[in-house]
Amino acid sequence: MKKYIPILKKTLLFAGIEDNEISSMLSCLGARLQAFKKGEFVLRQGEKSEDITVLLEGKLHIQNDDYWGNRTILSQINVGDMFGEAYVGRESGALLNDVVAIEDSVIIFFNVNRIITTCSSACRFHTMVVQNLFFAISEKNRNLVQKIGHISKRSTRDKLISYLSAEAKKQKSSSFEIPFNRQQLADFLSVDRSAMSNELCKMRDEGLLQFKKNRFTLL
Amino acid sequence: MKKYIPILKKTLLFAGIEDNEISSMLSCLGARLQAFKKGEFVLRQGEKSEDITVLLEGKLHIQNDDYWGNRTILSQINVGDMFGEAYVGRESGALLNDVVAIEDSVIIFFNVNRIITTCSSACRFHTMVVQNLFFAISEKNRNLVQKIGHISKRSTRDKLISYLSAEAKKQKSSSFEIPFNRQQLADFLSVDRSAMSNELCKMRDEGLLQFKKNRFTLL
DNA sequence: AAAAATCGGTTGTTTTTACAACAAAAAGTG
DNA sequence: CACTTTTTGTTGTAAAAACAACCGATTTTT
Repeated sequence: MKKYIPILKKTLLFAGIEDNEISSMLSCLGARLQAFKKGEFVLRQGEKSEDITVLLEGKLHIQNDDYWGNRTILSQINVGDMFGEAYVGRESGALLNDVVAIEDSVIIFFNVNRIITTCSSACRFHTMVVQNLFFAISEKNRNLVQKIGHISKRSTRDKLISYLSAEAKKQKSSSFEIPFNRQQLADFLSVDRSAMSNELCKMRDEGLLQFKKNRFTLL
Repeated sequence: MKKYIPILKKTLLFAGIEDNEISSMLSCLGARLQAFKKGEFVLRQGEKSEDITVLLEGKLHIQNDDYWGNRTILSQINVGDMFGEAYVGRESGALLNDVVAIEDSVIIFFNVNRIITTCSSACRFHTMVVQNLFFAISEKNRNLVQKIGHISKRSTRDKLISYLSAEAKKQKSSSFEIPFNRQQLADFLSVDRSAMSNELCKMRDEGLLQFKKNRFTLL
């Protein structure tokens, strides 16, 4: 388990916690390692989970099959990413999605209750982990709400306006760089790339904004 | 403050906690009441917040103005709803949205750190509040991800398929009732109602599903 | 440096959606 | 029960998006 401490240290869950502290907390938190072969299911739709996990090696997909069997990939989990926080809950019914290893993977599992029930003894940093967990989820939540705000706009133009406005606010400047290329932005806003590109250029021609590569300036 | 205990008792935050326990916890959690007149800002875009809050009276809107001044209402907060969990964070920049009272309102504020740092003394139920908070956010998160899965589908038909499939899974039956009427469903999926209605009927005529009012059956 | 791959923009066509307006059915009200 | 309001389905039209195909520029690979 020791060899994974550098990875854990970089995760949101263990941010600000020293190597030796992490090491001693792993048992306190009841951590368990598990390896999965490529193609194996980590979690299956219909199961229940009480674990928060961090991916230590490999790559996972969170995917969903609809009633008629069409598959959608909801997100990709990379090394260092935390996942499962959204799946636990007091009486959260069963999982609605599958989690599948798309490469040989190693995952560390933490029981939720062990995390949020701070042990009375030792574990000076346990409270910090609770905070980290909380803030991580809080941030995810914030990003999700923000994203819904963008993609629930009816037209491509309004989606762009919503996204770019938010980015300007976040970066506190009307000129800013976005972390996406065109295709990624289109995927993020769930629109067609060429249509989006087209709309961006129209907006530029109308004098709403300027852009060069991924630097945008709102006017 | 006493008169609000029945409301607090029904919130997700204090679920399963007795009246007298809540009462004693309020001071432990550093609760503060504040009244807002209709039209007043509860939180302003650009500010920071360290509070988790519950609305005790009135009604709030979480709204957002874009760079060119167009306003969007992201959500409505009703009595008993918790909000603000998504706005706190270790270094979460400033708020990106405004929170405005659209009726005379009363809000109770809890400092996040007071909640998640369980006090060493007394407060037997403090841990339960931490769990409640955690599970509440977790569930919100889950619902948000699910919703994004639906509305990120390109066509109205695919949005419907995604939503109805998820509902069937959740209710573990291919026949189920949805908690929306047509207009609400259209708003939820952010599509036009009449277009959606049209699409639903096409799907019915193609033998994909049946429906009567808000009971749907997938075939 | 040449070749290959990626990226961003453009255009024309087809499909889909939004919108508006109306009719029918259902639910609520006096 | 008659009347009003709300909800749902239907249709035609105008607008917008998806799609496909292509080109030039830039970046990466060999």
